[in-house]
Amino acid sequence: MKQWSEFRFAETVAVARDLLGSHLVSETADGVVSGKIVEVEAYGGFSDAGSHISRGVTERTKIMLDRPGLAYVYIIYGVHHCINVVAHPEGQAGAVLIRALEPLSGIDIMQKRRGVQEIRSLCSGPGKLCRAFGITKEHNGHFLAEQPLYLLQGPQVGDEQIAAVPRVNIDYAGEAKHWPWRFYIKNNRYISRK
DNA sequence: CTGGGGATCGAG
DNA sequence: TCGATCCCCAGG
Repeated sequence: MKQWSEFRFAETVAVARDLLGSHLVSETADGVVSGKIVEVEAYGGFSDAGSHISRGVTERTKIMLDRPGLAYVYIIYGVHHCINVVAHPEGQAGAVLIRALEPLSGIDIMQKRRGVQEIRSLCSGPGKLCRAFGITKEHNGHFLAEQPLYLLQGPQVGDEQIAAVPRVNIDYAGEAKHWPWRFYIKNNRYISRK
């Protein structure tokens, strides 16, 4: 399997769809874990009220304007980490939140980190997968083509296999709340709840 | 300095 | 349904 090929300027929504089926790999002292991306959400620039950067460019959000392929990692609710892949057309802002993975290798390591056995619940949510993969703010700004955390191009997932629905937990986002920017692979049992 | 709020999770 | 838990960031 080869390196993810879209570390270039492209529409955030298009990258979100293309990321489905690709693999995320994390190498740490504990060993190597990997999984297939089965659920994502696209977050745009200033016109997307659901996007962090729509509130303004700050120390935290400025990375959404930076190089495509960088990791945008932040802590949510003071408890969990979330990881995004920076993706946007040139001169714009945007990122794709990785929401769920189908565990592929290093299952035992993930089970240990998560404290649960059931494979289905190891990476079925943005906070869960970061925990399972050992992803922390140390990875913020890391280029996702390089070790120890990187993407690999998977087989293309056809449009007929992709579901597009509104994003989760952005009730404050007004009109944008309804945009169908959450994408997941239909009939895949490893997506997050709802 | 202060305090309100959040792209979540899991227990009850 | 709710609490955990803390960092970000705007406002004073």
